[in-house]
Amino acid sequence: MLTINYIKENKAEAIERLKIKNFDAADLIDKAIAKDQERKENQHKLDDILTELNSISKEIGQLFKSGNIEAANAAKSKTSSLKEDSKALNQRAGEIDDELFKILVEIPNIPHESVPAGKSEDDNLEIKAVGSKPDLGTNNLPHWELAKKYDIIDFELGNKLTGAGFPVYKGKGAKLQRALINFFLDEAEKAGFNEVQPPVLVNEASGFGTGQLPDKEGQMYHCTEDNLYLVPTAEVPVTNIYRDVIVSAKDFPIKNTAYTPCFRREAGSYGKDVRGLNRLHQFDKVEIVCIDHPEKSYAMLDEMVTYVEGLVNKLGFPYRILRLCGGDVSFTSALTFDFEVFSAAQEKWLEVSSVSNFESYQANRLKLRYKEEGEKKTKLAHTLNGSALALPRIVAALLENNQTAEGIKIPEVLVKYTGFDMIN
RNA sequence: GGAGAAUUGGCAGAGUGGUCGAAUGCGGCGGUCUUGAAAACCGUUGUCCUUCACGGGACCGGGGGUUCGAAUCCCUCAUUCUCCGCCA
Repeated sequence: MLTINYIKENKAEAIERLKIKNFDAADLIDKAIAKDQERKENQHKLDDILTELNSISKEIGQLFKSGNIEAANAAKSKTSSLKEDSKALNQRAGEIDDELFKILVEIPNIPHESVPAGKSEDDNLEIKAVGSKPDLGTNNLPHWELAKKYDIIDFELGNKLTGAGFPVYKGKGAKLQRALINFFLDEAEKAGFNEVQPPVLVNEASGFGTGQLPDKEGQMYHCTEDNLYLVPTAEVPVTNIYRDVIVSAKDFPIKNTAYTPCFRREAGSYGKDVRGLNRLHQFDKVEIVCIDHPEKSYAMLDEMVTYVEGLVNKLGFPYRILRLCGGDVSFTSALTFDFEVFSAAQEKWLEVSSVSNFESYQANRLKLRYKEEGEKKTKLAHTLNGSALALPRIVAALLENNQTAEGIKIPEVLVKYTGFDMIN
């Protein structure tokens, strides 16, 4: 969420720039500023009463010590109304904090100045397109049929074991998953990312820290017995490592990577979008998560985009990079680049990565701060993350684009991980 | 799952109802001394809210309570350790 100080100091600018996200913030911003004013006034009153209470208490202590019981008891009687007032003001302070928080979390992140205007994904700006769409001839098959033909991914079996959206990878299909995960992790390590293996269940505080809670509660699987959530992305546990942490500026950049399975309820999805591997409830992903100095975060974003581009290139897919428009960039992001690969049999662009700079929006909620060498004041750090990469759509494109009469060709870079160069 | 003990500043560790935001040691930072370093000595060393400032307020695992007053007493939750049980 945005900080109240930013909102107060940049009210007009905030309202103006949020229009790019097709969001009218004027009303919420006024409410937030008024609420903050109320907070201050309440706090002042409370502090005054506490000051008085504290000094009376000290007095009473002195009086008891010097044996002046009568005077002490007289002083006691003065405190009861003060106590009542402080209790009421204290309770009100809690309420006001909650109310202010509720307002602030409804205001999206300010988009970066390079975010183009637009209503929907149709208005995203293609900034780069590389490679040509393969010509598969007439007998090509979509990936779900290839998966069946070579018996490498079993959707029906997943239906039996769990339900729709939980496929079973078999034989060379399973090995391909493992190969991709290892390939992505090895590449990330080479690029200077530190590998972590976080839990895939997180508590409420973590869901809160990265903003999945409370608004996106319905998108996560919830274990009610223990009140834990299955992670929708490694972003959640890996970013929360730094919740309530003050890092030293000299430790920037902080670059982590993690493989986790990801779990998404995808409530409301339907139809051809979810066919085959296009959208699953459980899927594998390697994520990169960075924390950097505010002045360096956009250079880091470029570095991450370049890194992801390298991955897609090595796998040999035709791809394009989109700069998301105001209507498509997420609530919490300031600037996002999407990577799409062309899946030739479906004749569809599939999103395989989304790389974003959240600036201090997540950090504010996480209380993730940094301290400049020799300085006393803490400031909010910037957080960034990106998929590098999500497996299912990579597999979909790989199967479709690399199909031949003899079988499916494994990209060169993966062969040492799979141990075979053809699925047949 | 059962029984017991614990949780204090970057770390170690005092403090069991009243100038305790917290002794002391280590570590960190600054200084004196030194050609330089070490040692020694001196100073400094948490976070947040508020104020132009002086100052005021909150925080001793989280939350709640008792009291004029809580790190200290009570309740509750979490975590850690020890013993027993179960177990990949």
